[in-house]
Amino acid sequence: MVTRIGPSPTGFIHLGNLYNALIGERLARQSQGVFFLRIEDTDAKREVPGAVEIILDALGFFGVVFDEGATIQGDKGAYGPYRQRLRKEIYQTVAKKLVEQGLAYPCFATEEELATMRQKQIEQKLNFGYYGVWATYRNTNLEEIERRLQQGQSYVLRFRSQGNPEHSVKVLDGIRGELELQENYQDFVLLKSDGIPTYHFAHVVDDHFMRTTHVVRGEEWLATAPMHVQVFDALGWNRPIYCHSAQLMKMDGEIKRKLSKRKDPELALAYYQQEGYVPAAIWEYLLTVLNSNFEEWRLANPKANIMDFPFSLEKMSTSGALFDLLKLNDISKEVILNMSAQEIYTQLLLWAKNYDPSFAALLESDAGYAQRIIDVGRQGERPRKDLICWRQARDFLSFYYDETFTIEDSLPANITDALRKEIITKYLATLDYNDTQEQWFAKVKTICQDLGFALQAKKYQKNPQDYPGSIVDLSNTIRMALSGRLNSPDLWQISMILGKDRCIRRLKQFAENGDNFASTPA
RNA sequence: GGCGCGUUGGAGAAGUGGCUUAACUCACCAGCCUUUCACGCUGGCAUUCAUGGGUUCGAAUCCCGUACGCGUCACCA
Repeated sequence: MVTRIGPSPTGFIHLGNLYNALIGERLARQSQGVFFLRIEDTDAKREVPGAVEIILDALGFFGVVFDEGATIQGDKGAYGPYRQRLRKEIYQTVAKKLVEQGLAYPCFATEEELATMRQKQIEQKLNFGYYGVWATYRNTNLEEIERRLQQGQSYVLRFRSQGNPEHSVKVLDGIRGELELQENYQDFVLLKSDGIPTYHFAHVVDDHFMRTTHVVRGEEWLATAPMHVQVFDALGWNRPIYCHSAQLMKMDGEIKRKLSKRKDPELALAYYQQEGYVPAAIWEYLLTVLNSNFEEWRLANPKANIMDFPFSLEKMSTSGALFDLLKLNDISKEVILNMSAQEIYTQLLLWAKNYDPSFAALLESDAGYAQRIIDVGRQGERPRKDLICWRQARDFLSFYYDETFTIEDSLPANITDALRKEIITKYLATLDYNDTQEQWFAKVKTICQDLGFALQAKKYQKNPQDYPGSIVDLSNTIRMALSGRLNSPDLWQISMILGKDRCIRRLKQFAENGDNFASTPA
């Protein structure tokens, strides 16, 4: 199979592009075929400088590899050029052939004329468009055409459709099966007045000459597919197999709608780069949406490479799926759990260098320490799954560094200032860094009893008036001192990692200042 | 308005005529585990497959109508 993606250089590339890229990529790889990148830059108005770099950068970040196509250094592959504007002559040659066959003709209608026509059609409740009696230039004779050309009148080249709206055309779709669509009867534009083709024409010409076998695109193209097959047929070319994918949707208040470039900036691929999502997690999530049997496969093959999953068009859904960030997060946790501390460190550092240089500096100042804090609680039978993406990881790990350590939460009301000081004083008195975790916790329990705290949280919950607090309050006081929060990984483990001096400093500091602790200790 | 695609729980979905008293995953809820939070475990969460008819001994699965959602109807892709 030969597949491709054809993004437009608008400076914006989003999840939907990646979604279709993934389909094309899998299809090509699994069949030992070819997957290429074509830049669809036929609309100069929407083009943004540097947009091709943005596309390449984002796709590269997600590990999408092309066999052929546009690259920063220029085109790669024997079927180029892979940028449509560079293919102008090719389109014009084909267009000329269509004109010779009487299947295309110049149209001199101005924008105003077309607007007026549309207005009339609305008033008369007719179908919109350029067809039938409305196709005013369809039968212009040669002399007239020549006269207008000589006057330098601007024109577009239109397809002379032989279609009938009463008829239907069968289109083979790799995802949806055989579709019966209304035949195209519109004389749509092939070449715009600047001689550049519209998508409709460029798609047909390019995918023919670039020997594309499967055209993977969003379902918004379903409605225009009859136009495309008409041109393929007119030219006597083989039609590709269309694969119209269901679109990723989003809830916008009460309504469900497709992802939109303008309204959903958070769905730009750049968003995932900024948040620091692991590319593999995005692929994995997309695959769960694309092929619902993927999750089952993943469960059966937890360590297998994603590329070994047998992707199939038949398993694809035909209705649009809502994008679910919660599920992505869940998958991300799992993916990061399966990475080594070394790998996490490398990717986290790379992210931080781009998005948080000061954090990057901290990570780099002691790579061994960084990897140890990353690995806290990740061993054993029930490893922690704390990390979702690098931005969140940065916040999660911040307390391990004095430079970013802050008191974020507050102690419950039953732990008064006096109690806090007493707890920490007693704790400091017994603290011994040579203890094992068991010895350490036994001491904590002793303090608990000394202070009359409940050893079991439940007892305290049932009869709060009988105790000043429970062991939970006691541990959390220490936890607050060390991590600045009420929630953290195992206390003794973080104590070991933070080291004796730093812990004692933070404990004293917290005993003294409590929640008012504002900045880092010296 | 025309044309087209779609409609199984809060989300993604499995299921294509009897094995379905509708898998599985996420979310949510309850409980267990537990020094916190996570993790993990157990259980709960659609008597019903948008809706009305029809075909059939039997339908989420086949047919027709209706409703709703989405897409499209540019010299944008």
